[in-house]
Order: sequence, then structure tokens, then C-alpha cells
Amino acid sequence: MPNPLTRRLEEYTPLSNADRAELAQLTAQATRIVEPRHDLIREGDTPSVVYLILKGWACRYRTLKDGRRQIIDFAIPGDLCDLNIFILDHVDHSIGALTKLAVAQIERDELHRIATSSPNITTALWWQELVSKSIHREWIVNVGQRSALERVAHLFCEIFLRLETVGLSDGFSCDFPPTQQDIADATGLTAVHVNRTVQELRRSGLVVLEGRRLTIPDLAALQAAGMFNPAYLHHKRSDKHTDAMRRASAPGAPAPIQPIAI
Amino acid sequence: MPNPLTRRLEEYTPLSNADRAELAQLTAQATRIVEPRHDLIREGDTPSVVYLILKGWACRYRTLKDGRRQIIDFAIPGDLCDLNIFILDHVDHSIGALTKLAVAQIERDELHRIATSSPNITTALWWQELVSKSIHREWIVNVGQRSALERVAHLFCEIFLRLETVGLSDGFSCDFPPTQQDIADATGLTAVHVNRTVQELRRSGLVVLEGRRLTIPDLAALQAAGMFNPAYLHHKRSDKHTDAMRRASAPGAPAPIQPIAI
DNA sequence: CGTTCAGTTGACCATGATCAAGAGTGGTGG
DNA sequence: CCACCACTCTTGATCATGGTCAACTGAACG
Repeated sequence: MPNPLTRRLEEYTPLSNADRAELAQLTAQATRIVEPRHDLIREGDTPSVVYLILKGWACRYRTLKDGRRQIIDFAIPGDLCDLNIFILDHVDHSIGALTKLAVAQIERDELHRIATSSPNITTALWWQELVSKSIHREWIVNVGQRSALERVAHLFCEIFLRLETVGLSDGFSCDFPPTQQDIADATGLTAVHVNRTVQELRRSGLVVLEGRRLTIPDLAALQAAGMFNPAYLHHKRSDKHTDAMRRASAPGAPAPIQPIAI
Repeated sequence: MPNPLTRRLEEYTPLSNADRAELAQLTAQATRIVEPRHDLIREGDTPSVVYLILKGWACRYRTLKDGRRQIIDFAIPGDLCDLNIFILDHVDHSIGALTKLAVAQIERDELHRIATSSPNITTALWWQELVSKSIHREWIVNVGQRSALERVAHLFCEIFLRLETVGLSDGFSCDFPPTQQDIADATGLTAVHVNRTVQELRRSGLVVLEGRRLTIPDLAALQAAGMFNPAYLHHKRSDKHTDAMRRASAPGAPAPIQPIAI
């Protein structure tokens, strides 16, 4: 079974055996362990390495001066943290461990070497970066427009599908370490209201959430309840249909993607 | 006076005269005019060009099936739309014109040529991409955690500073074409409540908003009211302090940024 | 076996939504 | 030039979603 990063990247680009070997090597870099509820990176830091999550969950978050906290995104195995250290000079958000966390520390130079030698990997890395931006956009919609029930349902759908693409679901259930307070911070609700909302989802049979494990008996139903449309995740599978249609309607069109140098 | 794109990019990287000439050429590409309230790109499209906003305002947005609309970001002169067409195969959001809009259409190949020949420009383009991602993050915080008054104040601060960096403010006022309904869609409020909130901001002397023009008599006061911290915009000026501190504390450190090929 | 932390429940409250109507403004065509 | 239309802004009355505060339960872990 391939490692999570390889699985994620192959979600987008077909990789050669050489590419896979390169990625395996990345994964084997110096590993750092972070204890639950400790920070991997803190706002204002200027990290010199890129972190690759090998095992465990983390969350990106920002805090306001008066203590309010907003979780910006969850990070799961296969996610890279802060490719942007190549460009921006300090990180603008913190990353905290939700569980015990194992991360590979990838040196700038190492990543740079791979990026120059394996264009497939580079494209796939940027793909991950852009998908995570698309996820940000969806979160703005989530907190801005959806009701409490929709928000929580939507979050469950997203997490489940993202875990699925890295092989961390068994088809209808997955680990789910965030506490109700974490869900609250991610959805812009309070923990009390998240509790009531989760109970409602349970009552209507849409989710089973217990013992840090999430089960979704009927994904389509939960998606409907959360107004969830997976297109924004830009997964291969969810794009298949659109892809096929586009190729059919634009016969002479898309050459393989032209990578852009940076 | 340099064009808005040049101004924006120089906010990050010093550009050579050759770089500036290249950018001027980009700006001189085929121009497209879009009427107010019409779409430049629609969700699901697979555009073959990158748009550069020359004049006017646009907004990125997503809509839910039942008509709810969330504005994800405003786009102003100097903003590039969808650099990601190099990687993702369909756009996941629409871009609509708020005013009459003039955009330059930059062909993939053209951009690719410049990217390979001018590393400074490439870095600067990716910088813009990453900053806009950071802005997305801040919007999640805005809609997720802030009160109505804070949200609107925060939006005003952001827009004002972004316009300032492209030379579209006179120090304390700027154009502001979005309607109160647009502000509502951007902040996750209703138009009625935005109206009351704007009135409150007016009453306390924090903003003057009339005739599509925004005036901020006391920016520091408005920033305080909106819990606004400009760090997330990654502007040169707001980073100066941190930069200086970092250089002082890490003597042997940061070599010029290693661009990563893609 | 006590302490801690997540989850749960209830009573009450407030922010912001909804609905509806009217006022101002600008553009268009008769 | 004026009448009309469309759009934005404004205001009031009422309502509902979700917040706040506080107490209690239960499981996990030393």
C-alpha cells in the first residue's frame, strides 16, 4: 500500500516508478513527533522546512487577540504544510496537533531538487496547493451561508472524502479525532450548539459519531443535508464526468499541462 | 505611473527594467470589456487564458443550488484571475463584474514564456497566488468569528489597503463600487443588517460611505473596530518591521529565495 | 479514586434574519 | 423635459437561529 502523499498526488497526476521512489524518499526524511494539542508551527514563525504529515491529524488556525479561534482547515496524512515558505517570509497562521502527530521534515533544497528533476511531482505539489485554496473558498461559503446543521454535515462529508482518497476510510466510516469544540471552531459555531446539531444529525440517522470515529451510513443523504458538492475537491473521480464531456466537446484541445517555472 | 500589476508585484520583489517591460507587454494583450453585473468566468468553465484586471472591480463568488450567494473575494486592478488554469482543469467559482471591467487576456503560452525567462516575475506571480490564499484564510476568520460590525469594518480596511498598494487611494479615501447587497454576500450578513451596520460605522465617525466612495478618516480606529491586523496581506511595508527583526536575530540565514520549478 | 476533559442538558438571551413598505436616485424613452 | 422604471438604500416590526451561562454526567487516566 503506497504512502499517503503518493496516493494524494496520484489523485491528480499519474506518477512513474521513479516519481514514486522519490516520494518514498521524501517520506523517509527526519521525522518529528508532536504531542496532541501542541503546535507544529506558530503564527509569525519563519520555518525553513516543509512538513509532510505522515500520521495523525492537525489543524491550521488563527486566533484573534481576545482569544476567539477559527480553524481554517484540517490537515490529514498526505498533506503538505506550507509549500509557501519558498515565497512568503513568515507564516500567517498556526498549525496545531489534534492527535499525536508524525511529520516528515523536508528541507528546502531537497524539495527543490525533486521539483527540478520530476516535473510530475512538481505539478502534483502545486495541484495540492491549489486544491487546498479551493477548500478555503468552500469554507468561506460554509461559514458564510450555511445553517448550523448544513455546516456540520458539510464538514463531515469533506473530511470523509479527503480521508478516503488517502486510504483512511473503510468505505463508510473513518477516524474523527476533533472534539466538538474543534468542530465549533471550524464552523464558527459554539460547542454547545455543535453538540445539539450533532445530536440532530444522529437522530435523523445521518451520522454515527462516537469514540473519535465517524460513520456515515448514507453519504448521499448527508451530502444533500449539507448542500455538499464535491467538485471543489478536484478529485479525479468526481471530475471524471466533466472531463469526459469536455474532451468530447473540444476535440482538438487540451495538450498535456504546460508546467510553469517558478 | 506604472501599471497596477507592476505595482502589485513590486510590492514583493524588486523588478528589473526588463521585467517591467515584459509586464507592460502583458498588459497590452487583447483587452476584453465586461459590462457590470455580467460574468467574466462561470463555475465549471475551462478557460484557456489568464485574466488580468486592468480597470474596474470584479468579485469571485460561489452560489448554492437554492440561490444563496457567497462572495469569496473582490478583484481589483492588478489582480490576476486563475493562474490555476495551468493545473486545475475547471474553475470552481464564478467571477462577476461589479463595474464596467477591462481585462487583459493572457495566453497560456505567453505567460509560460515570461515565466521561464523572468524568474523574478514568476516568483512574484506565485507570491500573488499565495497572498490571495492568505486572504481567503482571513475571510474564513472574518465570517466565522467576527461580529457584523467587525466584519464590515474589516472588509473596509482590507479593500482600502489593497487599493492603496496599487495606487488607487488618495491616502484616506477610495472608490467602493460594491452595493450593500454585495457587502452582505461577502460578509455572510443580510443587506438589511449591512445597512444598519454601515449606519453605525457612520454614526461613530469611522467611515464615510456615499456615492460609491469610501472615506476612512482614522484608519487606526477602523482597524481596531474590525480587529484588523494587516500581516495577512503580506505587504512589504507591513512586513518591514518583522523583516528587520528576523534579519537581526538570524545573522547567517536567509539567502535569496530559491525558486521552485513547476 | 480523584482529577480532568469532553459531552450533555436546560433556561434565558441577543444578534442578526425576515418581511414589508417606502424614499431617493439615475437612466431611458416618449 | 418629464414620466416611468429599476435599483439601491432605509426604516420598522417581528421572529428565529444560535449564543451564553451554569450545572451535571461519564469516561479516561494517573
